Order: sequence, then C-alpha cells, then structure tokens
Amino acid sequence: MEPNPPSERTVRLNKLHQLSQMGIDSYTARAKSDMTLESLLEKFVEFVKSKKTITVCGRVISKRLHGKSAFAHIKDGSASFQIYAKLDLIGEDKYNLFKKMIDVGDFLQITGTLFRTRTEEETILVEDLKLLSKALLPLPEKWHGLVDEDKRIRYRYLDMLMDSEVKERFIIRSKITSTIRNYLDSLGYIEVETPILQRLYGGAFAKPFETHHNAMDMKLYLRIATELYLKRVIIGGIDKVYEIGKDFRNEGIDRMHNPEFTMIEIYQAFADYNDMMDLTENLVKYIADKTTGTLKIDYQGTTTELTKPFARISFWEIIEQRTGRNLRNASRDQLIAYLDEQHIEFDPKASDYVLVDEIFKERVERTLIEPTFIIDYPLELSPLAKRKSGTKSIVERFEFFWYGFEIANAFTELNDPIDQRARFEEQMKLRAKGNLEAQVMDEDFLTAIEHGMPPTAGMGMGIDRIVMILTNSYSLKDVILFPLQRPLK
RNA sequence: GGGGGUGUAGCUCAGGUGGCAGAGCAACGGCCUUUUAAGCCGUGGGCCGAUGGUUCGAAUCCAUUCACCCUCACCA
Repeated sequence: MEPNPPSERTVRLNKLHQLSQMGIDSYTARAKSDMTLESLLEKFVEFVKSKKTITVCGRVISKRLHGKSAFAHIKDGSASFQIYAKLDLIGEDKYNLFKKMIDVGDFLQITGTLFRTRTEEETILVEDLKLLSKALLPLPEKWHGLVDEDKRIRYRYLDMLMDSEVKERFIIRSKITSTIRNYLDSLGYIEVETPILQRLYGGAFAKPFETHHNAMDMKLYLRIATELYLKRVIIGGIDKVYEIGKDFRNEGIDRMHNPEFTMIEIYQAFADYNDMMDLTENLVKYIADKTTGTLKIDYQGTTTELTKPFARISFWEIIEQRTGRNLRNASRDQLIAYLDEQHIEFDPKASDYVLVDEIFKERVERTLIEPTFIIDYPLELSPLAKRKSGTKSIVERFEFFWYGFEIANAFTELNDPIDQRARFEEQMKLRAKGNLEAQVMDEDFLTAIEHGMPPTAGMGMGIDRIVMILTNSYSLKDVILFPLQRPLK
C-alpha cells in the first residue's frame, strides 16, 4: 500500500501499537515526582550520602546506548539530568522497553539512586522507569536546534525547548508585567478590566478590526485603546486606575508593530502630565532594575544609563535642535521647502501639522536614543489632551522615547466636555476628508464627561517594546509568544 | 507596494559551465555495561517550495507564483 518506507512518525506509531499490545499505557493519567530536577541537583550530595531513592519526571532529550547499559538525559522545566540504565539492574523487560520503545521526545518517570560517573556528572542510576507520554514526532536536531525563523515562530514550543534563551525571555516578560503590577499596586493604583469588544473604537489613531455579535445583531470593534473606558472609571471615582491588556490595530506588521500588542494605560485623578512623567520615569527605572538587576541597559550594542534624570525637551525645541530651524511658526511653503530640501516624502494633501509630524519622525524620533521625554505637542496632533494654560495651540502631552522607539504617550487629559466635543467634530471633518484613522464621535463618552470629570493625567505604554529593550531583542516577534503568521499551504 | 535574500531528507546544511540527489544529526538492523556532539559496521529515507517554459535531458537556466527574513515606504 505504502510505496515509501516508513517515516519517523510511522515508526513511532508502530511502537505505540506494540506498547499497547504489551499492555502499556503510553499516555498515563498520573505522574509521580518527588521534586524538580533542579532541586534534585541541589540535594545531590545529601542524597548520595543517604542512598536515597527518588522519583522524578522529564522529557528524554538524548539517548546513548551501550549494549547492556544506556545513558540518556531527561529535562523538565527546571533543569536536565543524566540517567543511567543497566540491564542487570532493571531486568530484560524494562531494559528492552527503554532500548527499543523510548525515543527522544518521550516523557518518562524515573525511580533510582544517585551517583557520579567517571567524568563526575551527577546521574540517576535507574531502578525503575515508566513511560508517561509518547512523542510521535522527533525533536529538532540536537546541536543546531531550530534555526529557520519561520519554523521558530510556527513551532514556538520547539524553539523554547531547544533554546533556553527563548524560554528565559518569556519568563522575563512575565516578570516585567508582574513587577509593574507590584509597583503600581504598592502605590494604591487599582487594576481594572474594560471591554475589548466595543461599539465604537477610540483613544488612538488606528484602523480597527471589525466583528459582529450574532445574538444582538450588532457590529463591534476590537479595541484600539483602553483610554475612553478608563476615563469613565476615573469619573466613577477610582482615582488611580490602570489596565494591562491587548489592543488591536489593523495595520502592517514589522519589527516594531504587531496587530495585537500589550499596552498598559494608567490614569490618575488630580494629577497632571508632570506627575505622570515622574511616575513613568520611576516605573521604567524600577522595572529595569528589578528585572535586569542594573540601570545600565545594553540594547543591540548601545548602552544607556538610567541613573540620571531623563531628559525633558519640548516638541518644537527638539525639532529646532535636530533641524537647525525654528519651524514653530513656519508657513506651509516653508515646511514644504524644508521637506523637499531634505528629500523627505510626504502627502501633498496632508495638513500643516502632519507635515511637521513627518519632519519629527524623520529627523527626530530615531535620534532619541537616551531615555527622553518630548513634551508640549501641537494641539492638532492630540485630540484628547488638555491645552497648556496660557497657550493656544500647545497641549500638555509627553511621549517617552528610548533607543529611537516610542515607548509611552501621555497627557493631561481633556476634561472639558465642550472642548472635547469640538475636538471630536474636528476629527469627524478629517474623517469626512478620507482620514480613516481620525477618531469617531463618541456621544456616550461625552455624556460621561458632561457628568463631571476631575483633572486627570493618563499614560499609555507599550509593554512589548519595553520587554524588547530589556531583553535586548531585535524584533517584537522575539517577545511575543505566538506572533500572527499565515497558515501553512 | 519597491528593492534584496532564503526555500534541497524530520532537523542543520552542502551541491550548480544542465548529465542517476549528498553529508552530519535523527530513524531502522547489528556490536558495545561510565557515555555525553559516545563509537564502529550496515540500511532506508526526497515532487530540490509550487506552476509553466527552454532543452535530448532541469534541483541547476528563464518566467510566473507562494511562504518566510532583511530593508525602504505605509502604519501612533
């Protein structure tokens, strides 16, 4: 029937069949383990002395047969450990089971005593073994592991298994989020959960994912930000609030962008963007110190120090520093002249402030290597931020940049319902002109502010990007367990 | 979307003026009771990403196409 000789999978399926004929369950419901392999290593000397018999579990990651004895390494989530099985000690049945039926990738339960080999390696002398779970597919090659970028993501579990740095990176990621929570919780911030499925999306400029609720026959969007709901929570009287969760933006994928990503947003009543800047600075320093153990952070060969206070420079000032020109009161013709001169591409239909933003992105953003707050943005770029007192066209906003990446964005929040309505109307005009990322009018949110919103500061920070820097990862894909990928075939 | 790169065995990779498809690891059979990239002897394994073309003959040359990576553009 099958013209080709059996594949590795077929060979293992045959073993499965033979095992079942031998009355052996290849997928046991229960496993017994006295301790992890890591703690076994710690207790090794003591257990050798007391000749203690121990039982542990792990996955076979290598196997070396020597005729009537055999070595293998097993690995659990904590460590790997060598085992040694001898025919005369465990008998023919068990020995042959190990020799013929157990493959690299299988999970075993091992009972035995401890000894050191000639080369001083800590080893379990097997007295009994039990198959816990049989693997049908082989593990990647043992000393190169998985190299192909596509496969590393597609089979992330193998990547984690074969490359301890990959696994470690995701453990650090978890530590970063728990450190953030601990820090904010200790300062009295309350973590909440707001809707991911929203009837209107807002709080950022982005194209949304759309979906549909069948029972209510209602169009819904996946949130692009948590902002507008967290402000409702502030209105509701929780004065210090935050949420860590996924946002979804229906846009391109590259090393700094993924359609779903993790964001933390923090809001605080009776605070302004200066307070929020202090909080952000302290938070970044705290998580860097707690998770890397140092305030000297190396990212892709460049080191920055978090010991001194972060620079704080205004939007217009940094543009002047980097371009050598004061563009604050520049006319449209002057802006275009500069863009042309610098060979920066731009949309000729874009408004003046978008042209300025273009210059900022091209000439400023990537130069902000040291942790830096850029403050006081043009009002037109920030429809949810409060006007800076005494100015007409500047808002109280900051963005935090590090290694040329935008990490956080914050403002003194607009809490004036009349002004907020006017800003939404401005956005709707842009939308009507074809800007699909302009914000949509949110009457329900306006009603909330009309009931009264305290002066509030808010901040959003990209968790994936922070993790990227703190784990010295080149791409977001390296810090997202399962990035979006096309299916095979 | 533009430019560049990659795609060959389960894994890591060779191969190329066009002439039977290769290695190591893994697998299978044999020997081996302290190995550890165990070793030794032997065996099997491939739609050379897909489609079409040129040719007596294509993994190799050409065109198209798919996937992934890099880069530029876009994208708060």
